[in-house]
Amino acid sequence: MGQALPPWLERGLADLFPAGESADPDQSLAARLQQAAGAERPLRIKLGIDPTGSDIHLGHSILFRKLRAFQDAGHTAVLIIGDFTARIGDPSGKSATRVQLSAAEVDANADTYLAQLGLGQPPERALLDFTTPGRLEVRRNSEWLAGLDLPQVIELLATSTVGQMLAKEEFANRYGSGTPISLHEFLYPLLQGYDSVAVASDLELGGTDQKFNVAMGRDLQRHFGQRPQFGLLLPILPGLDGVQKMSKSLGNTVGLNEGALAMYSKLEKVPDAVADDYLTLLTDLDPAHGRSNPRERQKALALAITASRHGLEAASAAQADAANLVAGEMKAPSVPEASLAAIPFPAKAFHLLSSLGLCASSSEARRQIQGGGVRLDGEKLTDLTLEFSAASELEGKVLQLGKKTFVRLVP
RNA sequence: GGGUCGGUGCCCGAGUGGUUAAUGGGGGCGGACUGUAAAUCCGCUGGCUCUGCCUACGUUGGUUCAAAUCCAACCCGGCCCA
Repeated sequence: MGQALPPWLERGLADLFPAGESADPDQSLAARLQQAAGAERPLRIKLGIDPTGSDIHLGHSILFRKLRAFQDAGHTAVLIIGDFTARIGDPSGKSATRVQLSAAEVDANADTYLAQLGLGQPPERALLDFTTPGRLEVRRNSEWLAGLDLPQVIELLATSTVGQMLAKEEFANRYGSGTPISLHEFLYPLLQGYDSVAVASDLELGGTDQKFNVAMGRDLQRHFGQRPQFGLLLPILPGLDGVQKMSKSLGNTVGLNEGALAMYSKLEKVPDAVADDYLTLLTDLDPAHGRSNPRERQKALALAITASRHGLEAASAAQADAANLVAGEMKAPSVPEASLAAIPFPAKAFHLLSSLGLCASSSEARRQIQGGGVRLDGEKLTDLTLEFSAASELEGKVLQLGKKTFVRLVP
């Protein structure tokens, strides 16, 4: 008897397995949910993150949104900080062996992750529910992985074959193309799977690229005599380029830490083709919202996403500022200020640009000037040898690089 | 362990002794255009308060007037054999 899944759960789903329609709570998630409700035992929803970088971006946040939805439905989120596995590196989606991180780096990253997820922030801005008792468990997988001894590691390795490992798309591609695969990388899916055993997970969330690893969790749970978890996979969010997945290394991300203006102005430009995905996965709006007017649609989704992070007021202000910036106005109140205090005068114009951090190097700054990309109070700078003799010449003026970068010069 | 091929700028990839930061592509950044964007076209793409001076072709040393290009050792990787 196929009970329906609740809409909050189905929204944006890419894959769910097993996807049985029966009344068997091991095969049908709907049945499992019902059983849990009857027994008043919340399900344990596992989500693992590897603290390999310092910033969480919107691509990650779709998983946290779903995890939050489970929390709000009364279930227990088990957030696993992969402090141990991060040091191996997840081969998923990687075309090369990942650099191994030090324990200290991993710790620092883990802390910033939790902060970005809303630890210590007002609950309405927090991505996860950190406050309601029983709704969140944060675990580090070094708790159980760091203490494994060799016989245990061998037991894990013995559950899988080289053929099975090579069935994983990423491994297969790398093997086929002659890209090196280190043996320790085979350990990664096993350890992630063992995490499921360690926390007795009922359901694991992940991106579609996690299918192999989530399935491995089921195998290992079965091996250790546990009830296998469900796997619930969400799509990989396309990045701002609309083609490749959102990934920091591709530079097509929006970070959760970004300011309202930066966030809004990136999002209002997402390609029309991915607007559906963004609306479905990152907002609570109807995905059909504003479909007749693509431009309005972009603005609506940019506003909604920015507001979920910064509040509606800040998001609206960002929207107004963004409009001003594009119109070539630089009167927007949120133009950041840059102090001239540290600049030794006399200063050449290009030196100013690099010292203020607008350009990565003074050579780049000269090129930008040559290319006509630099304006002072709206007036294009063209003279490479232009030199300012004192800070007072510049105070209060607005320095502009390209269309998007503005800085107001202050003493 | 043996054999063999290879390691070039953000990435891919030319270049095998002699102007030149080093062809080309991708990406990125600027300019024009546009409903933002994309596409297209144009310019730039090692650093330096720069008409010049530095640093660069896995690492270290060597040969040479001169090396990314030759030699040696070492490190890393692919393939074949064991």
